[in-house]
Amino acid sequence: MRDSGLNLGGDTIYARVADKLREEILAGIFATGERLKIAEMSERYGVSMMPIREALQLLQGEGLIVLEPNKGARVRQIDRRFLENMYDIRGAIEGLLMHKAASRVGEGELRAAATLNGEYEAAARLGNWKRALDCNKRFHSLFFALADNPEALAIIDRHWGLIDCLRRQFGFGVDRTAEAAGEHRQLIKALAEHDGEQAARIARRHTLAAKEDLLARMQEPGAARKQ
Amino acid sequence: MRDSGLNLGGDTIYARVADKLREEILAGIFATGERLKIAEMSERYGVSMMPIREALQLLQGEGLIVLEPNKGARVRQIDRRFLENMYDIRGAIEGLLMHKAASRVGEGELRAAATLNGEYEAAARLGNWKRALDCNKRFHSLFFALADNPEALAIIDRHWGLIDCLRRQFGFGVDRTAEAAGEHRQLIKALAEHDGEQAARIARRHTLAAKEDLLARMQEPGAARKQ
DNA sequence: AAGTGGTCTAGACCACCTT
DNA sequence: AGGTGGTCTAGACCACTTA
Repeated sequence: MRDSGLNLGGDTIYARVADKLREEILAGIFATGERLKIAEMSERYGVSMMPIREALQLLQGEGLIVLEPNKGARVRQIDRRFLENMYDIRGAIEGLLMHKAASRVGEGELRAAATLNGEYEAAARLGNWKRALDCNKRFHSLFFALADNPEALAIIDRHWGLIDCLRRQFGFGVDRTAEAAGEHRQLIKALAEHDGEQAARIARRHTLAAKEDLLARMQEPGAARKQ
Repeated sequence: MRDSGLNLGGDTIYARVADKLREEILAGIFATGERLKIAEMSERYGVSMMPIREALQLLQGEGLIVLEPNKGARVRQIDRRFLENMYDIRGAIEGLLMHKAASRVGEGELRAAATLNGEYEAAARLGNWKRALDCNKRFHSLFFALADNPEALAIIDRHWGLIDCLRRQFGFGVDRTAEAAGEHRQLIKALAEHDGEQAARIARRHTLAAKEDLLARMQEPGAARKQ
């Protein structure tokens, strides 16, 4: 069994398989609830079965598939409820992180955040989503780092990749990005005042609004994919 | 390579290896930061290397070990900060779940919860920790089920096992259990009034108090294990 | 430059489901 | 009983580290 285009660019084979599979699942190539057969995928990707299994376990951790012992893997249904659950979790964790960040934030971070938020707004206005998503992530990461909770960060990271992938498919409205930038400014203000409760509240609301926006866009008639 | 006492009682080999390893790590058999060598454990448990790897990945999901590609596994340091992080995450997620539960709770759950809380208090007063922990879990699970968010539940479950394990080592003070029962009553009240914000706040505070109690007990001179 | 140890392969084994 | 497909084994391969 020789190479198949999957061999370059990643760290380990199972990580690359996981990346590819995640992309394909979110792109809707597999029907929800569809059984993912290891032998089949082993041939499809040109690797043996063990790396496939490890990739599947990774994706199970992300919530994308369901794995039952001796039964195999099924694609988790990516429906409205699933996305709501993901966003709700993200909101709760972001609230926690921002709460923690409030008591540790300094001038440097606040200034950097303000700059990033400006770049975010500009990129979004120009329709440069890739750059906007990147600025947004860096904005949030600035404060996440302060919370010093790698376990929580791992949860956020897992969900972030998934949601980024969907955002890239559906985009977001310019009005929503303007709104988001405003929420970012509120967040900066609360953090500057070291008001953890308020920062957490804003972060939760911010996530909630993002959730509503994505759901609305996915339900639009011309959406890239039926929910 | 023949059997080694690990063969009976579980579902798959890697699940059994994970159970055993988790127990041993929390019991302090491995030094924190210690490198876990796959070949060594393969011999130790009498199974080949792949199931060991899968068990390690499982434990990584639980936050107990750190796994680096091509570098192997290390035991995560079970120190004060680690526990704080775990409890903080749990608090955030429980807050979310209780918030959701508040809008869906009915008479039946409220009554059942009050009963369970009574049993919890009684068991704790008698020093029957195993039973107390069980009642406590069932109390919380009653409301968690209402939130209808299996992804969040999975996070809670992962952490619960870990914390239960530590609680079993260190116990908790009778005064803390009385306090906890009181917090449970506050929670029931908030839920009965369908006040999601308040329920979330109480849940977060409840988790915070539990965290403080465990940390205090672990720091006592006669604690079962040095932190 | 060799050694250590993590990762991957091929195929055997075995659980579960269908006939 | 036979088939399908998930799980495990033994060992080759290869990345990373020591000297």
